[in-house]
Amino acid sequence: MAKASNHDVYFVPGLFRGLRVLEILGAAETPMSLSDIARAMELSRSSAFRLVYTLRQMEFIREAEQANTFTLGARVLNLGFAYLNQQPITAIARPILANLRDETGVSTHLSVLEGDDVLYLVSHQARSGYVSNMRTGTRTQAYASAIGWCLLGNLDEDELRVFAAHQNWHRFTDHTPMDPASLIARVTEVRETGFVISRGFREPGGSSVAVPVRDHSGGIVACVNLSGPDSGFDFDRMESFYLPLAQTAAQEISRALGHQGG
Amino acid sequence: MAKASNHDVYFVPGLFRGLRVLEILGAAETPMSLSDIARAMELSRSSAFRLVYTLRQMEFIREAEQANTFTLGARVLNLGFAYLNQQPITAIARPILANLRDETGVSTHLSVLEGDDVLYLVSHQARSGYVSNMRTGTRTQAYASAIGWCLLGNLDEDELRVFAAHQNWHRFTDHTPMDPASLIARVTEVRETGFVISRGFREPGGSSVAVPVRDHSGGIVACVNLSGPDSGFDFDRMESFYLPLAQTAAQEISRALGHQGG
DNA sequence: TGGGTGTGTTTAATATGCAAAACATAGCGA
DNA sequence: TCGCTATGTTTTGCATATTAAACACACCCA
Repeated sequence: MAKASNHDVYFVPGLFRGLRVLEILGAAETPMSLSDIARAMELSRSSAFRLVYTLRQMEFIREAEQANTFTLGARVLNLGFAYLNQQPITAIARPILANLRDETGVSTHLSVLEGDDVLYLVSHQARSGYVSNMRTGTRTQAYASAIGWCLLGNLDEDELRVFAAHQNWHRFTDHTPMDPASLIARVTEVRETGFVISRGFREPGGSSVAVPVRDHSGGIVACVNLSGPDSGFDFDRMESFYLPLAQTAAQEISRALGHQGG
Repeated sequence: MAKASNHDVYFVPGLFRGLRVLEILGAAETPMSLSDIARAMELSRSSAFRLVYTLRQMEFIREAEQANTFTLGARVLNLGFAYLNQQPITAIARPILANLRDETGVSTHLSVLEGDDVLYLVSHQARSGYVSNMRTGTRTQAYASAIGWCLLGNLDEDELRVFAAHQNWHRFTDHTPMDPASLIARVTEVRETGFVISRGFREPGGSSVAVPVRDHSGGIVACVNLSGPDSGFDFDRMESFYLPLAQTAAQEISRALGHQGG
């Protein structure tokens, strides 16, 4: 992340640093002390003290069991849920995906493209067996998954080239594209077929079916997907059973967003 | 909410107000303009301008479709879900149940459904008298106790039928259900009332009050219960004293898990 | 016992964030 | 067309937030 310029006349450093405290606490695996926070932010203890003092008073952070250490407080959740609830697509998709989960027995998700990432907005876990690690609020690199390719289908040729040009390629599986050309090829392919069935594209042993959701303008605004371990899917029925159900759900959401036809 | 004192030496006003901007935008139903925000916060436009400027630069808020209006940005989601992922239910529940134990004088427990069993995660023994045999890590068959019926309320109709179909029925007390139909009846009843008060259901002479805990998805993820020997409870006050306290504790835990409302 | 290091907290000089007021622009109705 | 009002933006003197440094306390090891 680009460091905020101190010369920026309109910048409020107290706010900037306070939010960074929250993010650092969010990324931390264990509660942090005041000094931990100061070190992590390369800030004087006295300044960190004031930030922590303010955040604690607002209940955005709270003391952990161990004295003088802090974790995020429940109040940050309200912000997250407020965001989710403001995305009208989540309200529309939630019951449809719950139903899709019950029909198929595997986990269902709705995701959107947010910057370079796939952001999961709605997530219904399979009732039994495998529990996916893609919870609501999770982010994953768009270039590396079938869901990402599906969502990237919304970019036009130029945008896609720009996107592809600045990725940090990392091989997750043998299917991970490792250069712009192969990513573009994948996206193009998905755009034409209108769905992806993946088997271990993002994680070995994990499979998924992904279908785009379109709004009134016809653009791809989200992606419905089924996911689970290979063992949770019946591969012979991928196209005959899982795919049509996912398509029906995606169409239902699309229609609710004003998508015509289809 | 108490207004932050301006005389408070350690307070960082910029942070306080910036977070309030986020909360106001979170509570708003439509995007807000700079002036809207300034009005809502009773703040000068110039100050609101600087806050909005900073938040936008950090991508905690973003411009809505309509120019010069703002909504929450996706980055707030990271905070909310970082909180959820790092708050194990046990850490949240422990102090709350310790307090509940002190208020009621009887043993308090938090349990989850694990396979076909009730698994006790947190356990606070009554300070005096009877000591329950339900320690942390203990398992009991879910079908046979009030706590189990409470937790089974999370299963849907089909799942519950499947569950009920493969139990090895064993009569612990006269109250133990001995066939699928009576188990399903019990679970349905508890789901509707929202609590169970049991007297010797699992063990003769042992009583309990059980209340479900729900997470952000609304599902039942755990169960708070009070338990003790009949001699430890004042039966006339089960509904008037013990139950409300247990419900308050369960609500507190639920809220910390992101359960909205209620 | 005593020095060393770490912690959270307080202070006070100064660097800086703040808001009133001025500015620029846009929209609207008469 | 002209005023009137509301908007986002910029400026600037003043009030105040900030941080280096000092403080108090706890802990550890020699």
